[in-house]
Amino acid sequence: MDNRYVQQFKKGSLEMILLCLIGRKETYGYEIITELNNSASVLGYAKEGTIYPILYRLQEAELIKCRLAPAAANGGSKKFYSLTHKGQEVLGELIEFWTNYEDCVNGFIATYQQTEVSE
Amino acid sequence: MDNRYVQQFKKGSLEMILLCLIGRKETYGYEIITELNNSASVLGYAKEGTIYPILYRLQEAELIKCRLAPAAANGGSKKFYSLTHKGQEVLGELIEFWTNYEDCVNGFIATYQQTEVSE
DNA sequence: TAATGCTATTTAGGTTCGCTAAATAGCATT
DNA sequence: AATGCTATTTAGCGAACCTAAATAGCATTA
Repeated sequence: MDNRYVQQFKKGSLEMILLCLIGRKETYGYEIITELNNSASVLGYAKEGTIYPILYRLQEAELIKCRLAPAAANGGSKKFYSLTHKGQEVLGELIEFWTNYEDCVNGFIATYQQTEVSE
Repeated sequence: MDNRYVQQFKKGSLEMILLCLIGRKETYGYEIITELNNSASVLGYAKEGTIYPILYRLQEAELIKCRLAPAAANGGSKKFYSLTHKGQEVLGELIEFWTNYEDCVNGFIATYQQTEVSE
């Protein structure tokens, strides 16, 4: 699978995934990256330059809020993010939209595959 | 739902949808646009400036091929597109990837929603 | 024959997203 | 002091989709 496709498919949904991870539990950029990389076989490896700008964007949009934690035992200081009330609402809408979107795309796929079978 | 999200979600999958439509039956740009607009409630309205460039891109990549039809009874001439052999192969891979991608995204959503319930 | 409306394609320019790549910095271990 | 791990920041790029408008053929109708 050409990596270009993977990149494009992510657009929009990667932001939703970050909101899901932050909504599940308070977390920070580096942890998000390592968690995402558990799904690297599908999503590819998440890089800093991808994730941190999304976090800034989400904070700018007031969907997440930030709490600075002092430097840990081993490593630098972390920025813990959690969902704002607005973030919870938007995430709910995003998930609803995603579900409809998924159904719509699968509809087009099903139509194509029915064609193949009938040939 | 903010229209920005719709736009982003489409990236990648819109190309796959066009391949599905072309794979189902030989078709042309204008017809694709009108068919897509049956799903406008989810995808938004497809515009010329979106669809035609995708068709050129797909042809450039040799995933679809083109047959020029003379001007119809009412209207201008059409360019009928069909899948190449390579296009069929790539579409198959795209559908397989989409399925995995979908599962992956739904996994993140499920994790978030389980969190909500347990609270 | 001029005007309108529908079909059909083309293209210029813009925005946003995710990616590449590298830099910065704190702490622990050796 | 050097290395390795954790953790964040940022500059610049390419690709995808969108906005908006232009172009053109044919049919109908006034």
